[in-house]
Amino acid sequence: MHDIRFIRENRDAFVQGLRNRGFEDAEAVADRLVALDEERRRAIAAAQEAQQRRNSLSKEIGQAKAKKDEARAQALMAEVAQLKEHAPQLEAAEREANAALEKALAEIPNTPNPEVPVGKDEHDNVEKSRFGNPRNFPSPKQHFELGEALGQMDFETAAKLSGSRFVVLKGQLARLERALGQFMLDLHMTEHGYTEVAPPLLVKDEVMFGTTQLPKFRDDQFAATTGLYLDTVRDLGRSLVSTLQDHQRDGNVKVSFVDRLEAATRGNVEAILGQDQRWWLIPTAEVSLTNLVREAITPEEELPIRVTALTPCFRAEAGAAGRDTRGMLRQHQFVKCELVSITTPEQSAAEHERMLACAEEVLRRLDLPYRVMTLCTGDMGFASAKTYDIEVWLPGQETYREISSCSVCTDFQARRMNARCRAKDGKPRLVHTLNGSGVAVGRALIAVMENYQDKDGGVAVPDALVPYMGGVRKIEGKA
RNA sequence: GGAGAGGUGGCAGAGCGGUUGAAUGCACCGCACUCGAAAUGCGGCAUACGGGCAACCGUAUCGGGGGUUCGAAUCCCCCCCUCUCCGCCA
Repeated sequence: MHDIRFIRENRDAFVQGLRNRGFEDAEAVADRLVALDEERRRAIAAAQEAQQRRNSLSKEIGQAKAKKDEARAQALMAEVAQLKEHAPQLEAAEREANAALEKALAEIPNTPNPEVPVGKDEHDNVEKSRFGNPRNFPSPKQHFELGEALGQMDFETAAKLSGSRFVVLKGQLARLERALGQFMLDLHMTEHGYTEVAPPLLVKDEVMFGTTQLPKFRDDQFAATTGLYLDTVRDLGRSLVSTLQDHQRDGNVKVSFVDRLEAATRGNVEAILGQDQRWWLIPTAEVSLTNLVREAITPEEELPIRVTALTPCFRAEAGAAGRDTRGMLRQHQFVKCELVSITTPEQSAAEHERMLACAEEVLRRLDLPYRVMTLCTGDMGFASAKTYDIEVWLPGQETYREISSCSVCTDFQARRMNARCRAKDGKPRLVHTLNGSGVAVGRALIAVMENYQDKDGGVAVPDALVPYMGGVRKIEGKA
């Protein structure tokens, strides 16, 4: 979230940032925010002025009473009573003006750092570096062809259990996925200085707001509830529909009927709503890890904080209908090793490069060819000020595909979380947050399978993973 | 889920209707003393927002929300969290 004061005082920079992001109406957006802010400050001033008068009068009443001057006390009390008539409106106006600005601000993405290449979409991303050379395979297979032939990757059974975009891994492939995850976690923990964390996978609304999954990307998220609310609403909806149909058949539909039914059931629904609980399933461990420092002031000598977690991630993939439907590339559930750093504003740029190097190291040790892209302004995520994507070579698709994304979010998430730091003798200030995949395990599995496939449909185990595979060096094909 | 106790500044801990943003101690920062350090003494030390060129002024904040009152950290109601005991469950 942006600082409205920054927008007010650096309007041109803000507008340019939004333009680079692809906002054609950047000027209008800024105008609107500034207007909302002015309205808000007007409302605050009005409410505070009234409050000030009330406070000083009350103090005088206290003094009058102490002096036993009852007449004066009564007179003052009458004056306060008058004042208080307008207080509720003033307070409501202040609340509404605040909420309106917050809401508008919450939907504005972070502005890109100056050095980020300006561009429209992924075609304008700039290659930063490259590792390895794509090997030539006479007839490269895609991972799902390999996996299904091995009898260890089962989309059909997964569909029976959970629907599309799920998979059942078995045998050596299940073990390979586990091996990849362990390998990454161990690498970051023992060699890169990250602290391993086992975080909650279910989190509250405000946590999702903090890392910007909410409110704008609600449709991409899964929620878990105790189910009471959903069941009740479903039952209520069904009974409404069926009773309405009865009445329609009898030709005596009246709107008032719906009102009466609603009134009769509302009490129940509200009672159950009160008992119901809802959490969000994390779409990435970035959510849990970054929020570790929310609503806290961290001493600056403890920064940077580096944490890593290996967790399942859950994504509704609402906007991806029809994309990457075959195979494991885009699943509702996948495992990812995540890196998160919390830094001072001065540290974040260097930390970003360091984080990228940590993620790259995973692919280097697995000897997987990849390239690093600096995302252009138009292709970056909502909270990011600068993003590097690592794209791994997939022989089966004959293309590079994203396997990691490392972003600096400057203070954009910190402001939403109220995550601050303080030097020993300094004032509190917002931290900077960074997150990166180190790396996506599901996609790493794909990459290993496709890059290490042999002509018999088997898959060699990368050297780095052999210890994690109990010494197994090859997943044997059946051909 | 049931019963009880409790949530106050960076920490510990008072206050339980009226100059209380909040005693006191610790921690922290400055100064003095010292060759230096410790100890001691003196002073300073919350955050956010609004107004002001500034000095500074104002408003809010004692887990969260609502209420009573001229006035709430203090009284009432609801919720959340922590701890202890019991129950249930991996």
